Amino acid sequence: MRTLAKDTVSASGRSVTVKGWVNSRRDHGGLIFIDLRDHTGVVQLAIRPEQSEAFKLGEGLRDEFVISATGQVADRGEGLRNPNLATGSVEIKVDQLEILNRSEALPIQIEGTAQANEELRLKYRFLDLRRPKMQRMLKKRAEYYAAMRKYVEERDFVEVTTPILANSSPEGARDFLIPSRVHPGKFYALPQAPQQFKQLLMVGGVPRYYQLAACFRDEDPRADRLYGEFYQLDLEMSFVEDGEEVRSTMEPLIKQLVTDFAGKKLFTEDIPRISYTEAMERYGTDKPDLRFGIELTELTEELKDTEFGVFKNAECVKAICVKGAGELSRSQIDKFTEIAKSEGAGGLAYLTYKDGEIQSPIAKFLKSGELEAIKNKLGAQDGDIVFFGADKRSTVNKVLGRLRNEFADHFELKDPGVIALCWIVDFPFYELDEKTGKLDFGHNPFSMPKGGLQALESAQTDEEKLKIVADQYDIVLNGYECCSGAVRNHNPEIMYKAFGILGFDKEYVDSHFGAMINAFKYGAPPHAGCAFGVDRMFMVLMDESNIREIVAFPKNGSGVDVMMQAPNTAAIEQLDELNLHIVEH
RNA sequence: GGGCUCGUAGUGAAGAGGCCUAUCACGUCUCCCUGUCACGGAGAAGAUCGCCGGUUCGAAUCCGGUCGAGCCCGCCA
Repeated sequence: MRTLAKDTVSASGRSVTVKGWVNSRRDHGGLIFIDLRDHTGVVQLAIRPEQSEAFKLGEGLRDEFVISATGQVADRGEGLRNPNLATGSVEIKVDQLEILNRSEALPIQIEGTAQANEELRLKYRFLDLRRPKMQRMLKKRAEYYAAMRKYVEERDFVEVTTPILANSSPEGARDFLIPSRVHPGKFYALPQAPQQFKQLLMVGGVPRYYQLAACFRDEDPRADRLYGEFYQLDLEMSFVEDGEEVRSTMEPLIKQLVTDFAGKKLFTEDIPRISYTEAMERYGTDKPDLRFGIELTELTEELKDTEFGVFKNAECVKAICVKGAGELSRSQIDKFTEIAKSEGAGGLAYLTYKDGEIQSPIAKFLKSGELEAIKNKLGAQDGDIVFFGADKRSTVNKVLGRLRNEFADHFELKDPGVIALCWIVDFPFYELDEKTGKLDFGHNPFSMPKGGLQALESAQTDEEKLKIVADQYDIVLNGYECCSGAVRNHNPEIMYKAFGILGFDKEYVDSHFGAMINAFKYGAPPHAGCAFGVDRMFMVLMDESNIREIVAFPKNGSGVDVMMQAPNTAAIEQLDELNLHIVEH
């Protein structure tokens, strides 16, 4: 097939047939120009009255008509070339024209300056996808998939597809359930991830597995999280007992995607490994954006004897110093205060450093020695503002971590040409559920606690148990979690013990994870792996802030496909066959 | 489930109690135009201002509700 941008210029002098969409029509009365568009670009057709049939058809052309045109590719001649167009040195002098299909007036403009809102773009996604930007995205995404496949296949990973009709996962997100026709009253579930299958592949003797796997979770979406379904580059390696082996295996791929594929700079060539605890303390989050500083600074000790009640009564006091924030207006600070409150803060205390003095509603409550300690520890200078968090440690980290990001946005500290990578490692194996006050698994029950059985057995108090870490790791790109993995627990004894600490007995484990625990009893090799959220990572690489921009047919924020009108009601016959009936509430 | 923001011709925006008989740009339609390239020129059509109710002499504008969208919290092995 002849493409417009690629093949037309080189065909100068010859007669060609081109096909595409009418991008725009300029009718001069006695001469008609058509910009014909395909996925490669645009070329100009010139239609003259001498070709009376073609001219007559040309007068009736409208935007987005699909046409076929035959004619000679000719140099445009001096003064008529368009340097803004890749094919601007030539045009096609049309002899024959055929309308392959017509188009109604468009509900959204494809080439316009104003872009329709997202709801309409999704409803008319087939038109939206004709936009050059979307065409480039689809093409680039295919290259992205190909690069990942090439990388893992060169390293002897074997692609295996795992079932889509699977079982409900007792842990984790809400499942999509599929009623079984053959087994009335029973359900399949769409897999939230191929987690158990890939571990069973390890037991099954597959040395290295990978899959670009569809994953399904019925949880509310976000700007960086699709509703319902998404893809993972899922992989697992047997005979691996140290997560570092997985990290170092995959790290070159990520670097290569950042530099060669996305054309961005790495913030640091060496990718730091930061423990979960350190990340929470320094950045207030387990997915820090490292392109900028503004680290959280501990002040609890310095302020332990303060008379300022808010600080005095708090479990933890920390602060961030924002350079140049002195120029913030009162209403802007109020906005950040609202954000702090939305994360659970009671308010937002701050000290403004200006003209060698401190201006602040709270300065009068603090002793000069305390003010001095704050200034020194944060390195505050004229023009800066120090913002405080004083509360439970988890709340302080959450609030200041969020503000850190908000200030970086406000002061444009996030360089779009740079990607900062880090591995967050050593996630807590257990964590405290703040609502129930009980211990629960930190991330998932499949990870190996560092120290194995002995670590579990020697931990007596909750405090000790909370100190157990899993060999579990995330990779973070510019503040987005893009990959998560772990060394798995392949030992039934340790598995029972890990659940036992939470009060779940052997029967519970057997009934909920029967297939896996059973398999582990027959010579399971140690194994470890990870899964990349490929949609989200592509979004970050493409410098988009909304994940729906890089997906062909995403659902909207309510989980609705506004183009296909899914979900939808089912015919009564279908429901009968599935032994379902709908109960109105 | 909760919070914040938004909803005005086909599209994107303006209008923030009376100046609104709702403005502009793009698009659409008709006519003119042989070198444009976001062609140009002349003209036209197109909006119960998301929906329901209230306040007011008077509501696109204020208030309440409702529906829908976006972002965030909850949730996300």
